Amino acid sequence: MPELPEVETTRRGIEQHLINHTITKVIIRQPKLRWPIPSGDLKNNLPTQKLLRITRRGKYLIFHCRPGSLIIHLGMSGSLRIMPIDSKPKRHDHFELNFENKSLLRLNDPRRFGAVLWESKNPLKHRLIRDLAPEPLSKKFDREWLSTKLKGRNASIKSLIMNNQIVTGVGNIYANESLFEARINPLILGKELNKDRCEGLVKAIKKILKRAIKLGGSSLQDYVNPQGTPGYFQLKYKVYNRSGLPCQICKSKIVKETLLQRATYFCRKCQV
DNA sequence: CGTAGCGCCTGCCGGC
DNA sequence: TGCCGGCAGGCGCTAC
Repeated sequence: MPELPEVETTRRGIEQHLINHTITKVIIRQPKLRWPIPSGDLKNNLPTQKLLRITRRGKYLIFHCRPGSLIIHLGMSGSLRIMPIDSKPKRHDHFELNFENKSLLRLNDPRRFGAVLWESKNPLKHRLIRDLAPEPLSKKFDREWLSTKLKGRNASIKSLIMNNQIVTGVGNIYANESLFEARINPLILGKELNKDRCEGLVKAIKKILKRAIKLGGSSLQDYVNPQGTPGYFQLKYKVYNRSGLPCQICKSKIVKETLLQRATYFCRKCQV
């Protein structure tokens, strides 16, 4: 479910409560996520360790400790919350870390497409992380990078910006929104974008992601509320989930098409 | 190599 | 009301 802005908001929401606190216990209630939770690694390494920092790479959260790093991906429906140590687990609470300061970090993930991993060496060298595109908000993600990656590509531009070796952190919602922002038809082929349009798309992606992160900042308190689900903040979408509604630029109807089994929303007039 | 399609799961919503 | 199909914000893996 969560895309980069939601993951970053989660990171910011939990870090101040956990950094420099000591893990006392690892609890695994349901090890069957996308991959089995490496119970032995976690239980042998994490208790008594201080959590040094929490970083993000793409949609992965990395919890750095001295013996290694815990890596969490939220998949389609995962969320992390801070709760008091005595709060009762609910349905789909699969994994948690307890801390010496009487708080706990709990992973809830109804669909179980998420992942909890362990990496004893450099977490950025983990096989699921090492080949990711540069961070979309960094200088390395620029027109040059995108135009090189799109060269000769016969897939639709939408599927290409959802490929995390080309752009990381952008899922279906922000792919739709970024393409609208850049006025690019999601169905055109990667190789059809010239350098100018690559630059426009890079700028649109950065703008959309930044705006969503900023918006998420106002809902940070949700991540330490013991009740309910995190209620991911919603950007006011311009095309996503708006089929049949008027385009905010030209008033013609937003259309929905299915592209590689993913809902794709766009304006036929404005996006060419 | 690049591309398309599958499948892992649960929950919810609309139609009958 | 209940059942069923379809859909949902991800993504690695496989087949071609």
